[in-house]
Amino acid sequence: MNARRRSHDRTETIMQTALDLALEVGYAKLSMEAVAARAGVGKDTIYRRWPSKALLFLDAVLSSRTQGLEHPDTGDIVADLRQVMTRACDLLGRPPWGPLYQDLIGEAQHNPEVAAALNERFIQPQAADTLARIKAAQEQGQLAPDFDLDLAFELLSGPLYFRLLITHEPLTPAYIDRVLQAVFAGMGPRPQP
Amino acid sequence: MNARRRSHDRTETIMQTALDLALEVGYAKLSMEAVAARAGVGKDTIYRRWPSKALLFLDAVLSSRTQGLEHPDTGDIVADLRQVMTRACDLLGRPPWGPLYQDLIGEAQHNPEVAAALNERFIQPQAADTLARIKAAQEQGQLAPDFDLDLAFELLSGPLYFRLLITHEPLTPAYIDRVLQAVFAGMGPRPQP
DNA sequence: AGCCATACGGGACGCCCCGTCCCGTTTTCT
DNA sequence: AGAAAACGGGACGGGGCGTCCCGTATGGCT
Repeated sequence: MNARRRSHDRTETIMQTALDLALEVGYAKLSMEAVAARAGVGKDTIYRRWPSKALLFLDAVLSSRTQGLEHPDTGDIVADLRQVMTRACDLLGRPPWGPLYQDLIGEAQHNPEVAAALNERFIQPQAADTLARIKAAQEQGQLAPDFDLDLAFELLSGPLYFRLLITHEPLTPAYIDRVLQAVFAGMGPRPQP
Repeated sequence: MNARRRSHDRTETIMQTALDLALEVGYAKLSMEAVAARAGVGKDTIYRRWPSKALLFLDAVLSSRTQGLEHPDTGDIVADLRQVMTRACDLLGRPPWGPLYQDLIGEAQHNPEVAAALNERFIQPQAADTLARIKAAQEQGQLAPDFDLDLAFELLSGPLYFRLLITHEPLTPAYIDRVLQAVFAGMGPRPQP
């Protein structure tokens, strides 16, 4: 009974220590030895819980509050999306957690287990939530019936991830507004009449 | 005189060997020892040319034909963009070079030198070329005067990179068409009259 | 309360590989 | 032909992942 408690405590301690160290030195220089030492724990105790350094890191980053990113429904679809996108960028797009999220995605590029877990535990739920909110807006008549719902999430997220991962430009509220404006107010051709 | 030639030959050989090995075992398992051995070269000879494994890999991937991605100008902006996007996806979005490009971007997440070089040598030129083509279309009256030119490249590329790096879904011509359709035909709200 | 299984901390170990150094040799330029 | 540079090969230091082992302690079971 209390065993579970103790075990859970140690699991928490290890994840928190890994997160602390990652924030200090980055994922690339994060070592299991250092985590074990600072957590006051044997390496076996870590490897009994996670099969690799990468998956420990994933757990540490994701379980560190990726909550609070659910969409509200105020009736204004653009305002609701802006709020969630802003929160997401504040959380994952800049220090302290931004670099860790970048490293996590970097690791996912050559580690299928990390890629799958990241998708399953964060990306997919987020996409589903966005999709549901947009669908509601469409049913309320705020969007055209032929609005490409499945594409919307990618059109909104893609540019943000592009800046985060490729050009490494800052994710400002102004940029979020430009993306929203483009997707929802249209960038279509308007040949002057 | 012939020294340059010989030196250049060896540089070519090393890059090609690195590329071959990377295609066989992936960047994560690529070792400088293996490159040196297969190329019949001492490790010093490699490190005399590149300061690190990561930058050798970047050179190997980028110099391996990232050409042929310039925009034509047939007068039809959407068709021209579709052609370039299709070629880019065929080249960088699937085997054999897709995984290497993914690894390169992954490495860039925790290696500022790689990130900077990737931007300078590939992303920025590509963006500039796209921007120029779109600007020409605007001046020809195919696009509205207030079309957000700077954003366009990111709106078009972002979703493709999102699929490549995050969800790892295939980059099909159909998807490219959906993105083009959304950006240029507009996804804006059309409350029924 | 006492016992046993399990988890534990700590440390040693094998393995791999990056990047540097060195040496004897070949190649190139003068 | 002779000096200077580049070269191949191999040894080396350093670091870290993941495994193994051992003596200990902690908690569940009777």
